[in-house]
Amino acid sequence: MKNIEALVLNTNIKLTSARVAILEIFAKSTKPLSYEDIKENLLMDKATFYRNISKFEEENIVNSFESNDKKRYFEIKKNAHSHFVCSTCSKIECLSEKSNISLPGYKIENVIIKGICQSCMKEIND
Amino acid sequence: MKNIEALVLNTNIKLTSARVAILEIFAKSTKPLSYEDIKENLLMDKATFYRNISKFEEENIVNSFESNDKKRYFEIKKNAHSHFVCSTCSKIECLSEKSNISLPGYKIENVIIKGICQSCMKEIND
DNA sequence: CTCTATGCAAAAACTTTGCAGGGAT
DNA sequence: ATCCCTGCAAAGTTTTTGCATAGAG
Repeated sequence: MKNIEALVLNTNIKLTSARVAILEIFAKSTKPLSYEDIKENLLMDKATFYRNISKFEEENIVNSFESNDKKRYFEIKKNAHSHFVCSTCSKIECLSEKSNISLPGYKIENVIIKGICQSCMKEIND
Repeated sequence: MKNIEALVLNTNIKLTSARVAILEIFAKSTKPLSYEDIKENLLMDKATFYRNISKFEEENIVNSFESNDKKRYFEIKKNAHSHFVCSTCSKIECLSEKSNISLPGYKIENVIIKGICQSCMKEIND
């Protein structure tokens, strides 16, 4: 709870119970989550979820990206890392290795690598 | 036209006129395109476009990724390159610099870097 | 004749919006 | 009293599917 408060420091976000609930789920998770992933654990309407997660993004405490399953995945911005998205099974993996990409004048927020994951590669080669 | 035929060599793709039309547009383009980008130039129904572009993807001659404008962007697979997607203006830029990411056991098909592009950064700093 | 491709319309999937009611300050 | 948050329902957007027809070999 203390850490949830820390997240919204220096933002225009008022902590309602819906917002705390959302942020707690994401704070606990080790990987990006879609609305579908967590809807069973949320007592709020989907509109409330989407409105709040968008606000979190505007206030720069949450990141999002589209996977190839058409869903949007969200995560709290903490240590910068990359994501691997499997175009076969749609699984998302966080990659701790930092990419050395640097683009002067740009701000890099997220790196998504699309491809075929290890287990799907194995199946293909069998 | 010769190069269009070359694209479907060693695939199960029969060249219909709809397919030639789609491939010609993508062969000419220097950047990924969504259905919306090209629908005015297509004489076919959207179902035909989507069914065919999916077939191209299955046959590995086309790549796709989701931008943050909710649309899917397609391109013909040629020289491997990365894409920068601006989360502010949704513009897509192709980056010639290759990333040095390597993941043993994985197959990397595409790298998408999300962030804020140069021109949007400029506006922010004004 | 058979098999695949196409157009049209409808459906599907995910996300957003309008509006009215509720809570907090 | 005001302002923002929320739920519900409806709408919006992009992509996919069903079905009947058309076309190629």
